[in-house]
Amino acid sequence: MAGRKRKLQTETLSSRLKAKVALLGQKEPPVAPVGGNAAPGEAAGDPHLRLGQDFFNQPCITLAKAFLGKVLVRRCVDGTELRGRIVETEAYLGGEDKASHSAGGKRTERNTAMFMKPGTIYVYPIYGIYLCMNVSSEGEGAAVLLRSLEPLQGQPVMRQLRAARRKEGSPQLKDKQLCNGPSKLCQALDIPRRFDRRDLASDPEVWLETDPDAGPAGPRDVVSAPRVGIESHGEWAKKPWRFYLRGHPCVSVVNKEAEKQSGNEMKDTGRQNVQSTETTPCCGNIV
DNA sequence: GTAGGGATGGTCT
DNA sequence: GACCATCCCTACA
Repeated sequence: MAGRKRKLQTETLSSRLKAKVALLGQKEPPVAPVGGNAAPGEAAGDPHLRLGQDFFNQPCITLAKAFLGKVLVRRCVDGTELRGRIVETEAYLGGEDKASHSAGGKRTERNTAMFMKPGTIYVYPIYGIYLCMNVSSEGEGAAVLLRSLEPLQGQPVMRQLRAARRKEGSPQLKDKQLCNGPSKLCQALDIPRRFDRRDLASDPEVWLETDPDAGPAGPRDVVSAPRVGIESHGEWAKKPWRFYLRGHPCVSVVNKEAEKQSGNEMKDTGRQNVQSTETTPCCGNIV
């Protein structure tokens, strides 16, 4: 019964995905002009804002924290730019980190990007139907998973992209629901599998910028919590290597226990992750 | 608003 | 053949 229901959903889903492909090639709702068109051989985006190779070349945990507050930009085929501020990341160190795809130095066709130069995008499929986006850092096999964004620009397009995988007639997604999860942000920004192994420092379709409007996030604004979805990895699942902006409504999973301890020195937080609901907004434009 | 169940197919052993 | 860094829907409080 449930299988039949799912099949029906999948069928409508595939036709909606086709609509999504068409959508990306067509005229999209107007968005504020930002950045500029890159000349051939020149990195896209505003050179004053775009983060280069130096930024990515830092230790995994440091980079995971440094990502918070930075802006991920996706330029579509028609020049439309989608922007989202990074509010949640996870560090996967590789090597001895048993929860990492590159644990034990294991290198496969899938995770090759994790061993490439810092700033290389690692996109992989999960649970058959979703994608997750990582960025490699300094260190052999180390990478940072991007978990959540705060939508800043192009929300109507993001909403359409996300709706392509949802049941028809579902209530419209609020802004804060567009990118509050690793696979959701890939859908909302149309990050496809082909972006795997691309260089975030030089790619013309996707890059990272500093946010000139954002103040620096101090240590007390950042919560360190255990990573999500890796319970089977024992002790490694408890490492507080998930980082998010305290009180931000776009965080996918809030951990109240970790929030109490962050700032005091986090120890063992146990399993206190809860699905994000309504938290105190720290920015005014999230509906 | 929250909790629980179930789907999905690529990747790895 | 089993696992999985997720998501969505439904039922219930």
